[in-house]
Amino acid sequence: MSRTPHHPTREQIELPTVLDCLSDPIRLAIVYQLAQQERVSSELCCGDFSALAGKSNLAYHFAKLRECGLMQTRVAGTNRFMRLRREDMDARFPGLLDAVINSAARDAGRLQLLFECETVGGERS
Amino acid sequence: MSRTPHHPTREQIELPTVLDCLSDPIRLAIVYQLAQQERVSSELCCGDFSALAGKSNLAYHFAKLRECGLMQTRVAGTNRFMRLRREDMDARFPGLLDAVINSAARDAGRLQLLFECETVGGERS
DNA sequence: TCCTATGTTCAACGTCTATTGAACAATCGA
DNA sequence: TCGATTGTTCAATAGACGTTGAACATAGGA
Repeated sequence: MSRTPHHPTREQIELPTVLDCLSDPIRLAIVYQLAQQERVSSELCCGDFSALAGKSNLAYHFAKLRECGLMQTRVAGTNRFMRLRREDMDARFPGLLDAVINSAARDAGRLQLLFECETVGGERS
Repeated sequence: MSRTPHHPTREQIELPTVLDCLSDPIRLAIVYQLAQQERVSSELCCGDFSALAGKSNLAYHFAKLRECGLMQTRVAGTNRFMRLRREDMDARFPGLLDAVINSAARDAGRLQLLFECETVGGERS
């Protein structure tokens, strides 16, 4: 659990892989929440997404999101904080991430993107 | 082969389904070519994509693209002409289609989007 | 009318994907 | 040091996906 997981370089990021990653409802919700945190210059760790799926299932989706280049993981103690690779995404696919996130926000009702209750308190240690 | 295939209404179009459709390289190439034709106010029929895959495989991908709401099929004789549902896409997911197409154009080298030779001649009957 | 061209539908197949629970590794606090 | 917490890895499963070829349906031309 100590080594920093593998991330692709900016140039290795592929469009079909990214779109495939975003096409899963759970991963879309993760990306959406990370985008919200990004606006507050904050980070989220794995446990913050426990409302979306089980632990091992989440780890699976996190790995997918890392491998496709959408997000980055920073190890800190037993926690792993994650954030979007915003600059890399905007450089490779200008406007794509914002279009997806805005579209998701408009459809927040049908997509299960919401677990606001867990992030407003700011119970980060 | 006569009945017009099913298309979802604008409101029935779902973001994850659209992203999933765009994540397949063959479907991405189809959408890219349709976007190029759109600029010339022209249409393409199934056979124009024969460089991408076999007939039945293409029919499978066309069905996916129709069912997710990305494109529309118009039956004319033995041909079926298709075009992007641009207005519906822009209404539901503003900027998304353009971001994807522009990103695909930038990566035209790694994605196999190109079969220019078949469309420049304008051998439409 | 018959033959051809255009696409779709069907069945079959191998592969990939998402999900689950159990086991494991690493860190923090008492 | 010991137990609790956090998150990953592994094996197994069920289902979905992409691909293929054969069969089918429809329309156009000789």
